[in-house]
Amino acid sequence: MIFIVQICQPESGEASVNKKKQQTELTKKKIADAARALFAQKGYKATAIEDIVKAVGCSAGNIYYHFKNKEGLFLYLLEEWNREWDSNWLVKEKLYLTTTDKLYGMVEYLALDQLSHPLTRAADEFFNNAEKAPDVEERINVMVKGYIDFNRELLQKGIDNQEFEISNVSGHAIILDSLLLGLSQHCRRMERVEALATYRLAVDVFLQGIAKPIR
Amino acid sequence: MIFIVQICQPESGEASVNKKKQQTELTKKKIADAARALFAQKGYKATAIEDIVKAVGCSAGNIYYHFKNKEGLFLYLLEEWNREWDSNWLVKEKLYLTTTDKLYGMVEYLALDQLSHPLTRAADEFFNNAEKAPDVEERINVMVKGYIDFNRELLQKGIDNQEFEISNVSGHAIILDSLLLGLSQHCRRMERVEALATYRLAVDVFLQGIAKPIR
DNA sequence: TATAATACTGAATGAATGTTCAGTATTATA
DNA sequence: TATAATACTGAACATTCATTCAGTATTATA
Repeated sequence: MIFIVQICQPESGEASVNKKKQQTELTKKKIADAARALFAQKGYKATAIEDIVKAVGCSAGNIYYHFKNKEGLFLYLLEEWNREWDSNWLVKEKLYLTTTDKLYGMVEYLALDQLSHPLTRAADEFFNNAEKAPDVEERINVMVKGYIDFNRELLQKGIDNQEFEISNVSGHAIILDSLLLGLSQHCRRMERVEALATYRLAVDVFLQGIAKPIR
Repeated sequence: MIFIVQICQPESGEASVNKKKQQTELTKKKIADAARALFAQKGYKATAIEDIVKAVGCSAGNIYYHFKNKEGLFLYLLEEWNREWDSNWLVKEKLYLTTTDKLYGMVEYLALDQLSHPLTRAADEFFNNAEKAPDVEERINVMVKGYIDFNRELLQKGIDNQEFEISNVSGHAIILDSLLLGLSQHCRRMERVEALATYRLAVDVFLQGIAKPIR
């Protein structure tokens, strides 16, 4: 029996010191890319490992060799996505002077990113699914905490800047996240323009809701 | 072979003109009650028809005789729940004079109802699931529209009362629903007291966010 | 009383699908 | 070159579960 592995050869001129590491990275990336597209298109549950297998052109076992299981693969994608989002935001953030502007900038980015990345839909499906192993629950908790912390820091900057005045920063961080979370679900049924407008209106309300009492 | 059907006999003194209708109502109620409890406890997908069968003590076929399918059963529960919520709210609403107070009253009711009725969790799981038949999608759309309409009417009353001042009522209705939707997911991880406080804070923000500019 | 309509039964169906594992190929190491 | 470690294969496994349907019992109708 003949096995054809290693479809993509690494640069032949270079010494093959870490051919395996390269191959692993490449395969993981191929699996991740195909899986991301499929999860985004069909949702979490509706995407079978078999679908990914077909798209990648590798075996089912190979996926399990590189990722712990289906949940692990999805979690990997989410965490990778968050890392990218953070790093992109770090660049974008500098474009805005006030925290107020940052908030508008953030939701604009969020609105457009979320519409182009229907992965959020799969993520919501995944998050709201009842049956989850404890370690999965934990990784989700870490992610949620990350979102809240992000909001808290943003709000704190605004307070330090004296742009708005709130005592319960943590509470407001949760409220902001709730707003964005709910918005992401509603805006799924909208066109880009309408979604963007709704996000902006939400920030209008939120900002006036935490504005300093007297101007 | 012996079949034991009709475990609960109707009142024997009465004429059995509509014995069948009574039996049907009774059975539907028994199935609905068991299913509601199970969906709330285990979630939508994790609740198997077999579970409901065991809880009710009837056959699987009987469930399909009274409800179109699993989705139909769940949808029935949701719609029934909404009807009850509406009718309860109609009574509660009268306790509050201003729309502002109504809003606080509503979220209080919402917060407590949602915590005692973990059916919301199953509902979120169901709503966010990708694979849905067109007719199911339609019934969900109707429900969502109902929530938005409810908010719009509430806000409109506040405007008529001159409690707040907004031009884009529909937009704000969506934002209010988004807020409550996101809140319901976050508050699931909280104790009653904390959840209630968060809901109240959210209303604080929302109300100030739509308050008239000059006081 | 005979016939039709309704209210059930529950075993069988059938399809989907995450995961494993014994075995094979390739690359690194000594 | 021999041995170990790594990177795969893919068929088989194991389980879950919604749904159907031929048949039975009960009640309504004529």
